[in-house]
Amino acid sequence: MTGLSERKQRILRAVVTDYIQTAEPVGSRTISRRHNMNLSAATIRNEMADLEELGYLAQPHTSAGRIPSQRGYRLYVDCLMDTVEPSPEENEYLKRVFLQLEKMREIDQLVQYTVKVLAQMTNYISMVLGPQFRSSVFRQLQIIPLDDEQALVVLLTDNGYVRNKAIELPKALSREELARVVKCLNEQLAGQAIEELTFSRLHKLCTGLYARIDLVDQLLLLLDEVSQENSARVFLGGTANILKQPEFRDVERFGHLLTLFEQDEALGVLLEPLQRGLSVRIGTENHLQEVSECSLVTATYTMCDRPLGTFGVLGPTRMDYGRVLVIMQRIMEKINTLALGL
Amino acid sequence: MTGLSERKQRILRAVVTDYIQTAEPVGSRTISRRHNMNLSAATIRNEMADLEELGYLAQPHTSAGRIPSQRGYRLYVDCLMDTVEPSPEENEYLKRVFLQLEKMREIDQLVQYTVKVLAQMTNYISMVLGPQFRSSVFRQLQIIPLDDEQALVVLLTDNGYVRNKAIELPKALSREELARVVKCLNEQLAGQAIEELTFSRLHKLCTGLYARIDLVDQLLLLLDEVSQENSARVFLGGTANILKQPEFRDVERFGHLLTLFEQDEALGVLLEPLQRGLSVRIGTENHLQEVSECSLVTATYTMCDRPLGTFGVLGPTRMDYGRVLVIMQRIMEKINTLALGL
DNA sequence: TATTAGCACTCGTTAAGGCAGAGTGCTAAT
DNA sequence: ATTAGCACTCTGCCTTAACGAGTGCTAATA
Repeated sequence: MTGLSERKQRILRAVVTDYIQTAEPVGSRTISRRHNMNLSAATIRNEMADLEELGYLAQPHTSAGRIPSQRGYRLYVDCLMDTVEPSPEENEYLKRVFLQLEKMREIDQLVQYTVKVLAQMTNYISMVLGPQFRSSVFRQLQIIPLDDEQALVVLLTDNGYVRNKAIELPKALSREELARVVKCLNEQLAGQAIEELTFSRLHKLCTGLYARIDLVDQLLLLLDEVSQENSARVFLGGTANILKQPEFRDVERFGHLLTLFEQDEALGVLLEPLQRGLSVRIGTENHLQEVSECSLVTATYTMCDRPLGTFGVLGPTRMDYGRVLVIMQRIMEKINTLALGL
Repeated sequence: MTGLSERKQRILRAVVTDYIQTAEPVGSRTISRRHNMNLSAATIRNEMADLEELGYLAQPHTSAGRIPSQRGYRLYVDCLMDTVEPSPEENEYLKRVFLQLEKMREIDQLVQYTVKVLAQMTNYISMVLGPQFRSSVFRQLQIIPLDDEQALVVLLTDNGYVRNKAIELPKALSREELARVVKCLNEQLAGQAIEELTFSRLHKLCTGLYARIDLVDQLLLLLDEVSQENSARVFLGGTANILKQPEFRDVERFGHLLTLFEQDEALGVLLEPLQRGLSVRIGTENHLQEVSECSLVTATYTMCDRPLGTFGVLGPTRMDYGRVLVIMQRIMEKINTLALGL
């Protein structure tokens, strides 16, 4: 499976867990003492030299201890890591969180609460990608007249996302006509994927409405605009947490991260899930310069088994993977059982 | 006016402008060279010693130059500062910004764009307090049925803010009844200040609706909830900018700021305007530990002459007040002339 | 043959000392 | 009232030295 002897695996695991805890390069002596493996420091030294040659460990400089390489972390996450349980306090906290979550009626509320909880529990940076308009299905559209000239369009999708937009009303438009247009649009569009509502496609659907072409065109343009929108709605929490990590004492590196955090599109790409459920991306696996020294654990959340979005926890590659994974697992499972009001 | 001799004023101004530019304590020699005031370093030294005694300057340590004290900045901002014009490039940029602003149809869009622009132009942190629900006036309420059990309430205020909320519908409720309730509420509440919509007060207003008390109660609770809400909607931009400032090279201090930025309520209080128009709060004038080394320039923005919210620029006390003030002035004036769609 | 003790060597960290530069306050001269 | 001159102070930076942690290699051991 791993191609490594049992002993090498045990040593690699020891290095990784120690380094995760201390953030200091770990030496052979430390391992032979702390983890009672009945081997002398010298033996461990030899094994560590091998592990370095194999690319699982690295040495910041001669005569320092070893730190895990990206490849080392990867092996650790995939094969070596013990699955952990949340601590009693964490379980207590989770219980309270679940109670709160059950009370939530709206997706935005839920997402924002989750961001906060994740940041607090993990002590890393949490990020949530909210439900995206693009990947949802048209449900209903309503127009609320404000005065003779303007109206508010309310657009609802099946995943509980609501979008408001102001439009101008054509001068001579009776309430009845307006209602007729809305009704027709609702009938035509029900169940359509938002993503596919391009202007030209919409136009074909609405042949029956040429009488009110002025209004319809505005609405269709709005829908088109919305369907094109790829502004990822990303929420962040706990950005200050990462300053506690020694690897981010360096102002430079942190600055790059902060700049990244203001670019919603980039964050959207970063969080784009590869698969359903949990996944761990380590260092350069994220394909983003700014987080090449970070790891990102993501989890997808669903509603009624339809994928809605992703949440993620971002920390240094020296992140406590076991703890983060189990916490996210629990929260994801809980959220997936919820059926929100909308 | 200031109680200082003309010469002292000139010297104080020189110290402040120099320090703003260089972030280094400025010495007597520098001043007598750079600002040609035909005085020897020794004379200036004497004056500076006086200014220190008067509390306008401070010395980080013996044998260092002087830096302005909070009181020094205050005098500078109030009396000594030259009013500056935006540079040609800034004017160019502003022109483009104004064009963008004129296209905006929704307040949220406008607010978010302004945050970005302010951060970019000033190179400090920008923060905008969006229109607050509390301080607006009820305009209209609509209910959009989703299915037999649920509906979406859309609440509109006069300042263009829209709020959606899901509610549960009582089982046996015809469309006509629903429409009647909505109509009645709209009539009763039109023009009421949101802030004053307490539950008990609402109840008295709606005596005509006891027939559908179940539904009405839900709506009233919603309104009540909304009116209580003081979650300031704060938008931030340019947080990474401040890392460029030498006074925030210290990770500790920056961490405190970041933590503050995650507390929306605190930010809301911070931005709470003292008066219409521009104002400058220096250091501890902000009454917030975390920003006791920062200055905050705020400007209120209005629509149709009604105050909507505040925007602010936060930087070190060593901020370029003149430049920030003129930029905010221009942007504020522009926004105040806009009449958004809604 | 695998393991281990011993040892020389490397490198980063820390503390101490010394020097240069900037700036001050004071005094005496203008 | 202003200024030149001078002694003094403090910081920042550089150098040096000592220390400690850790390694790789070699030779001894089970």
